[in-house]
Amino acid sequence: MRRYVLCIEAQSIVSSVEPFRLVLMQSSFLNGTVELLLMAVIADGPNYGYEITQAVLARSGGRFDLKEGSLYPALHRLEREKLLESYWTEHDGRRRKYYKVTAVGRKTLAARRSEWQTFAEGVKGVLGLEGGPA
Amino acid sequence: MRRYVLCIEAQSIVSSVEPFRLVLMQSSFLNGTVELLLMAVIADGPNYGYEITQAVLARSGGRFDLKEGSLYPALHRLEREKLLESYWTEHDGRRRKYYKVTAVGRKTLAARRSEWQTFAEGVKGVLGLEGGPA
DNA sequence: TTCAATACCATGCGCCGGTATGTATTATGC
DNA sequence: GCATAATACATACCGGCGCATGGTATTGAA
Repeated sequence: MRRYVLCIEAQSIVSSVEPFRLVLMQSSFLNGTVELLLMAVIADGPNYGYEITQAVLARSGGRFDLKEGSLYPALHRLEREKLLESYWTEHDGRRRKYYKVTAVGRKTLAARRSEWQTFAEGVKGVLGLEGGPA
Repeated sequence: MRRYVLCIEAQSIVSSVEPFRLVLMQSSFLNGTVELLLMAVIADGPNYGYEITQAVLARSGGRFDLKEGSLYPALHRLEREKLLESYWTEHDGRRRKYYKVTAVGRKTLAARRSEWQTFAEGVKGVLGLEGGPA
């Protein structure tokens, strides 16, 4: 069974109604791109888990609401692969684990970024949209 | 371990060298899009497995070289979901299974197409590229 | 005092694309 | 004439990864 989630594009909505989910988005599209999104956000400055999800949410126009079950394993993978480094801080009694992009990570990010563009062009080409392969 | 494949953008290359593979593409990007690509191709006219892969290959600018292990299960899934219908034909002694898009399939395709565009905009937004969310 | 938000983590499920393999026919190359 | 490639279908297994779930702990608002 395929799962869909609905987006409510309003910041003022009461929080009892699920805010900010993918806009009728087939969530499986995200597969393989989550790490790219995380790297892109962290590359703009060291950041920690919760704030990263907020940044992804904002920068995607409210489209991507990463769950902890996607976020933390992905961060751990990236750290294991030496693309990210982490350090702990204390802030108002709350411990935070900040991540930053390593030198290798930065190169990898640049590569993946262009890979994604190539991929997106390929899809556009098959779909017959503007911006496909020449 | 992440897998990468290399593209050789030449049709004249001898077939002993693997021709036409994804251009340094992280194959996991394809997750969730294969069915969309198949639907898009078949929507332009009934088509059969082998030819569909050739069409996807051509329309993607040589980027997507679907393997049988991806293609046929996907076609079977789509047929099970009533988005595709199939019929057998015989041509030069070779049996072919043609697929065509059902009425429901056409609606689903339209929806998924716009979902993909929304998704792509989201990614662009996070990556800080042109064409992201307003 | 109860709930939401903040902040981290681990585990297990299920989907789905890739590899590998099998079968069969036709076309090509040596 | 025989091997190989291309055409054409199919399935079994593996592995990656997003997500649901559940756990711990602190702060602040209702």
